[in-house]
Amino acid sequence: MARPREFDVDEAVGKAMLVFWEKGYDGASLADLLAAMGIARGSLYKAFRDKRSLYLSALRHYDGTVVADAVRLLGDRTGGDGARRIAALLHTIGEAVARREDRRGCFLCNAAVDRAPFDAEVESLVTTMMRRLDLAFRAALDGAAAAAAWDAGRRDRVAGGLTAAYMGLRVLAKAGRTPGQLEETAQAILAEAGLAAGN
Amino acid sequence: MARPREFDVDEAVGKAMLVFWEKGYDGASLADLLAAMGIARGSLYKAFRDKRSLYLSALRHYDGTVVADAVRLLGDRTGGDGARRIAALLHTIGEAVARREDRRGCFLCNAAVDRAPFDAEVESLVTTMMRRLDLAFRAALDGAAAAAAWDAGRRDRVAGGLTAAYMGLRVLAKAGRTPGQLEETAQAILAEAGLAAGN
DNA sequence: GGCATTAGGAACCGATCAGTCAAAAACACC
DNA sequence: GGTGTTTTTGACTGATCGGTTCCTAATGCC
Repeated sequence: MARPREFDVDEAVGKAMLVFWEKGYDGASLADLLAAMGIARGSLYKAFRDKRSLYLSALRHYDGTVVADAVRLLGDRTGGDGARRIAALLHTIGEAVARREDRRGCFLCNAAVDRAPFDAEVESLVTTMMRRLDLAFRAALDGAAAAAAWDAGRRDRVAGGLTAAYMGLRVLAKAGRTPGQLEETAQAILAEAGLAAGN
Repeated sequence: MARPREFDVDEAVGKAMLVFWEKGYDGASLADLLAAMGIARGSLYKAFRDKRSLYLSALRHYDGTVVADAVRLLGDRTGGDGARRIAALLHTIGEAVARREDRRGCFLCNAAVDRAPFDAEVESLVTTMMRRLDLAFRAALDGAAAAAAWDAGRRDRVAGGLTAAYMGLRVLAKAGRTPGQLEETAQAILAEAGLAAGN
């Protein structure tokens, strides 16, 4: 009936996500995005409405890949005790810095800081994604021996504190903290939460 | 000997700081800055070298005012026990949201996320300022009854965890968390750190 | 092979960007 | 009051921004 699209939309969104992730919304120019996506201007505006819509798609893509992986890691009972799974997630932050991915940080965190205040839809998406992370921490606590005796309220509160600490660590990572310092702080957070290295 | 400058440089930097704080580096156009500062284009380029230099001045101004106030709050022994001073600082985050200043968040945190990765001088400044905050938390712990029995290492680690949690709370504030939720999470963090509401 | 429909691509658009410059204006000194 | 020095001002510059337009290419259906 009509000419078929020559590129894979989801793949293109993935490429765009990396650009927005690294450079931010304003910092990512159409030229940057098109070069990374390997398509022409007209194709982008045909497939996505405009830059903002593409950004929202990229954010949802992050939710469906990176955030989903983190949630899966926290909820995966084959990964050992819940406390150990939480420690594993915090550990990935320092590792990302060591692997020189520190410049990007966390796309969700970046979006919260630089777009959410100006775009209600971004704010709504960010809120939802953070809530998902919150619930994943909560689920991990439900599978943690150290938290077995805690009541539901305490688990909720600690999960909230862990979400805050996680975001904070990602900010500190961007601020030049070394992997070693990040790891140390992560351990301190776990210890404070009563989840210390019980592996 | 020559025509005197008609505006106060420090005051102008203060106005510029508010614009950068609210809109970010890219989001703050020269037009925005000039309107807020009440000066003309040429005057800005005469007094400051360029936009980036003005941004760095604004960041230093933030250090000298807002960060200095927070450090003073944490170190002020007339503010009660150290734990209480820490609680007071965390409490200001939710209060800022309640006062509708939530859109701005924390300039230091914003700078870490959106400029530090691309500007070594910004990164250096941000690192220094965060280190100052870290030390202030540490000093507050030194004046906290609950931490009296802790060794130096533990105080350092808990201070690091508090800095991370503080940054995380400021990110969550931008992500749409309500003042009540922020307050609850702040309490959870204090409880986890063993500094619970001992006022 | 024609036809309808959609993708692709490049030229183009006005707006806005950060930054420059030259002339006018305001002071200190003599 | 003249002179030298610095600030002020707004017009101007070239580059880049996101977005549009229009023509061509590629397909399915008849």
